[in-house]
Amino acid sequence: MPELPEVETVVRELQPVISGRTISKVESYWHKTVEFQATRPPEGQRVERVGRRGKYILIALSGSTLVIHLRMTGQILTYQNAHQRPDVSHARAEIFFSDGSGFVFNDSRKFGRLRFVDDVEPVLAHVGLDALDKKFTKTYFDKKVAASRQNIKALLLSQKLVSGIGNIYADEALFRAGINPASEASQISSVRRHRLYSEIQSVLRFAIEHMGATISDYRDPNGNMGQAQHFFRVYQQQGKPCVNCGNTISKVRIAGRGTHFCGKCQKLYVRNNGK
DNA sequence: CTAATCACCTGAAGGC
DNA sequence: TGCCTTCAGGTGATTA
Repeated sequence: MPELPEVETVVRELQPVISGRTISKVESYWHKTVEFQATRPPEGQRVERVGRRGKYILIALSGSTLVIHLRMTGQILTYQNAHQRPDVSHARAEIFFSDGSGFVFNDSRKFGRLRFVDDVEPVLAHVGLDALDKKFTKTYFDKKVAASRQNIKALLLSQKLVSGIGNIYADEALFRAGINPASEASQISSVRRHRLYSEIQSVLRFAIEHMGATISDYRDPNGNMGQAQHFFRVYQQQGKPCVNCGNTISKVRIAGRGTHFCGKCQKLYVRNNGK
């Protein structure tokens, strides 16, 4: 489910609600969901702040860090007291605070993880710069894209060059930049590389303003849906006319993922073009 | 190094 | 109604 805009929405709503609270108990309802890898037990630790890198939620505690990844269907649902605890069918874990509040981790597919660690660096070692990080510059992106022989869609999804972009926003950014997702990264013109750099950021910012996108499972910590899905131009728009040229939007499989694009206004960059 | 495939899981949707 | 297949906002391991 969640890509950068959805995770950012979760972080923004979680930060003011859980900061300053003290963990009194951690429950795991599925044996793989919670991993205790920190030296000190979480009980008695205070939430200092809530942050994010790519799709990883980082909850800094007084003596360790709780790293949460929602994967496909994970939801963090907060409540103020036991009476308001949400009634969900796939609760996999729960954090209880000493004042009676807490949050349920609901996750039908069981892919999501809550990990308590001493140091976040090993966890994030293979995660590239966040797409909205100031250090993610045009020069950096330009160099990396120009040097890669991967197809651009796979490169954006890898999380190594830049983190936070998933299947939806990869397709949307490539459409807005006019680049066919099957294009080889190094063959893309410098003008369109620059366009892709700015479209990545604007499509992510736009989605954050609309509280992320809900396709089926995504909910924010208050249980609300996102609204960004109403503005998709290619994602799940196969068979419909392109908003630019009227050509029918296609769906194919690239990098193992369903990929949506307009064959007419997204240019394909490949070696030996033509023959 | 890359690319493809599977693995992890459940539920929804479509074909018959 | 029900059975079977395919697909899904992700990523990590394994295999060519």
